Amino acid sequence: MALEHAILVSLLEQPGSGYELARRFERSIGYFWTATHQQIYRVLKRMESDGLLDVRDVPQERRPDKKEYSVAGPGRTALSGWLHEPIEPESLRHDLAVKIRGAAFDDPAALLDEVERHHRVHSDRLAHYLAGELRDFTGPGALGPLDAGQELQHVVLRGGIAYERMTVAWLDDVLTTLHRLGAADPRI
Amino acid sequence: MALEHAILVSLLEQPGSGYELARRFERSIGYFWTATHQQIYRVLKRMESDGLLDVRDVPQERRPDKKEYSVAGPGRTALSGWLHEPIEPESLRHDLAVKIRGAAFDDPAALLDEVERHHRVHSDRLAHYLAGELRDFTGPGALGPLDAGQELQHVVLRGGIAYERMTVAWLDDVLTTLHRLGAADPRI
DNA sequence: TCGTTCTATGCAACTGGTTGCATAGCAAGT
DNA sequence: ACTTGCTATGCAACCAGTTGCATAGAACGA
Repeated sequence: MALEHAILVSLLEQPGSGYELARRFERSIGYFWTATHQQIYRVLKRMESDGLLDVRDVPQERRPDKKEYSVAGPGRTALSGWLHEPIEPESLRHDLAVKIRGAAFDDPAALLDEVERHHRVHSDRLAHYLAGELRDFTGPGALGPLDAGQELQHVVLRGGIAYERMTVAWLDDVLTTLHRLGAADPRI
Repeated sequence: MALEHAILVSLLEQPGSGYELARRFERSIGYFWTATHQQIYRVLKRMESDGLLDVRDVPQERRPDKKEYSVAGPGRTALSGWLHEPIEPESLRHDLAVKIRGAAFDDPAALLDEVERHHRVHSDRLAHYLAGELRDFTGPGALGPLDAGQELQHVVLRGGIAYERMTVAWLDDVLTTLHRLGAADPRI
């Protein structure tokens, strides 16, 4: 279960509450792992009772109190153990590809709107990643010489950028193909 | 649940048994959707009892009998309905990226073997996809003018190729980064 | 004849993750 | 006063998918 490990990494980078983790999973960590707040709260509770995490009640002004989690010794050990285990290279699960092949048995042109919508989402993500890279790594106000952790964060971000760039280019290809099929189809 | 829809598409392209579907999910369809045989058998059974599929007992010589499934009318309707519904652009779940960020809290160089292994797997997949493209679409013995279904299969395959190419290039980047960090680290 | 491999199907138990709902403090606007 | 919105946490029910195991016919080689 990689969610545990993603949480360990995130809490090592910066301790925080379940709520804060959920927001990180919509941002940086979430670029390559997603989780809902319910799932996060449940896993945090289990990890704490397994001794992987420490909790601390933090009273706050102007907002409800929170529980701040941080990684305990056994949590670090567990992460280290996982890092040394091999994992399976993951396989894609790409709904849109299923749809595109399915369109052969329906009207291909009906997919145009859907593909354009996905194109916009991925273009936006790409722009967002590039802005983050500029801010943190390559821009004028960016960090100076990077430590290992920052280098690794950057190479992961470059992976996200490469993925979104590739996806946008492929969706262009899909759109061209759909238009070509539509032009050849007198129904359109 | 996209497994149902992936099965509908696959059975429309070619009727077959659960066993045959499981093998297709290791090949063409499996490039962008995976499923185990247990999951496939269970879903087939449900889809059949829901009236989406027809079954036919096929006695075979030299091997056990099989049940051949094909798409029934309501199955086609269900697929068509799904094709016209919008779906969420999917987000990545990339264990290796979690590991790479986690390596900052362990020994980055220890990841080299793992990353190289993933690199080999993705290079192999790329070669496999390219061979399939040459055989079916771009080579001398390939199909002549393509119909819409074949065009769509090709554009999905091009997506797989683009994904694997991008991944291999990114893993090169990761390896370079890990080597750089290792060289700067007196432990190595 | 015995083990292995391939085709072919399936059950049971479990895990991970989603969805829907609920609660509560506090701030800011209308 | 009322609503909206953000922070913050959680339960319960459900669903999808994995893992481990089991069965069985047939081919094939040692």
